[in-house]
Amino acid sequence: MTESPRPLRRNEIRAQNEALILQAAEKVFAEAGFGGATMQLIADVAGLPKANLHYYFASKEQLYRQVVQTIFEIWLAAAEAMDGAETPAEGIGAYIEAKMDISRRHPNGSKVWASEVMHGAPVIQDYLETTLRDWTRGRAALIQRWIDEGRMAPVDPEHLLYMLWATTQHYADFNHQIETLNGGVPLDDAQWRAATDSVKQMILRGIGAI
Amino acid sequence: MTESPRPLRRNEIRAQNEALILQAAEKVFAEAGFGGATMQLIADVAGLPKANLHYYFASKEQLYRQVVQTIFEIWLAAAEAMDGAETPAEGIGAYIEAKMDISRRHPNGSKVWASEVMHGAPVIQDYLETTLRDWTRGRAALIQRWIDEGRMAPVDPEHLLYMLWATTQHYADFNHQIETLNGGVPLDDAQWRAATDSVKQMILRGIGAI
DNA sequence: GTCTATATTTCGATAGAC
DNA sequence: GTCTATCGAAATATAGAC
Repeated sequence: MTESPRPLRRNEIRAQNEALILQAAEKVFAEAGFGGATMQLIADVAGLPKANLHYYFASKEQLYRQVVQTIFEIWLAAAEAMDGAETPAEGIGAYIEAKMDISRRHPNGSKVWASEVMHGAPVIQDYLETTLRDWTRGRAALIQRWIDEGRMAPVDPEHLLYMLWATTQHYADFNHQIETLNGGVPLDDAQWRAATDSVKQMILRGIGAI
Repeated sequence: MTESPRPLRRNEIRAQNEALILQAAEKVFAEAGFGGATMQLIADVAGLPKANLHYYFASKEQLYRQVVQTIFEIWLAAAEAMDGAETPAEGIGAYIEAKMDISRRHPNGSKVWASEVMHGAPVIQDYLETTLRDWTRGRAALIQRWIDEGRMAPVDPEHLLYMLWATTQHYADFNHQIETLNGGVPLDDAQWRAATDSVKQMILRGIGAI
């Protein structure tokens, strides 16, 4: 039952500890914000001495940057659900499914991202101006193509994207509020299914895709 | 042109300084978060010595609490736009208009609220459990009545409310991201009008109200 | 690579003269 | 009611033994 006690290589130790620290950092940054988070608390959550954090990450800010980058890449990967779809109902529906699933599985990452953007994106402004801008233009063009082909109503593609981001990420960023309104307990499997279906139905009908 | 130099009464001085401090605090809390904000910075923005803040507000937390309370009351007042409406298109449309207008005029308050909820609502949990819960139940019942009367599609009222909050507040909380995607400049009057119309159109069509 | 001890800075809050 | 000076606590980061 116990792990094989083979001594880990240097690289393995590093990878393992970095992952441990990043996971703890995501949680603490999400719950306390960058300013409210302390290296001591992250160290406690990770179960390591505080000095070890500075051994693996030069500064609090660098550790934070890694956390923000992670959720961003997860979202980018999810966007591929939109590509290669025949119809808007299929493509946007799959994108909503993917984003809602991420909101459930990675609420902390979403919160860290939201906090970062709300504070003016001091750390990831370059991502907004390059990767995100390119991504947005590409998907807006895809949506515009669907509109031109008469497959959906003539909505503003950019505002549709904002609605998709806002609605899906709300279930992560405001999960505490939703939980409170749900009687103090998190949404269960059936409620997440219902939430996802509600969002899909309202948005897809709202853009004339169904 | 200069102000009449009549000496202010004690109460007037207090009211004036409290307002000044609250305005500065809203800005600083929004931009830096609770943990990242410092009394020194709030004092600088307000143009007062730091000690004066502690003269008017016993602690940083109490000052913060006032800021959160303010935006919450503004939103509650806006919700009256929904009441007394004959049709869902009218009521929900007016609510969207009001919420979008608040997002434009009070982005900082919205951000402070979002940050507070994201961190588990340590300061305003009681509001969530009392006022917000009652408010939500009341409006959900109103929406359900519209559904029962056949005036709109049978959507889940709660998820519709989440969509309304998420979408409208996104234009405040993520205004920096939107500005970046808008070429680095804030939305102008026409763009805000277009955004509001887009949101109204997509949501109202999505719930079968138009 | 790990961890204790500590240097250094900065914060919230207050004392006390005016 | 205002403001300078400062206290005590807590933070980031590092030094250095192991």
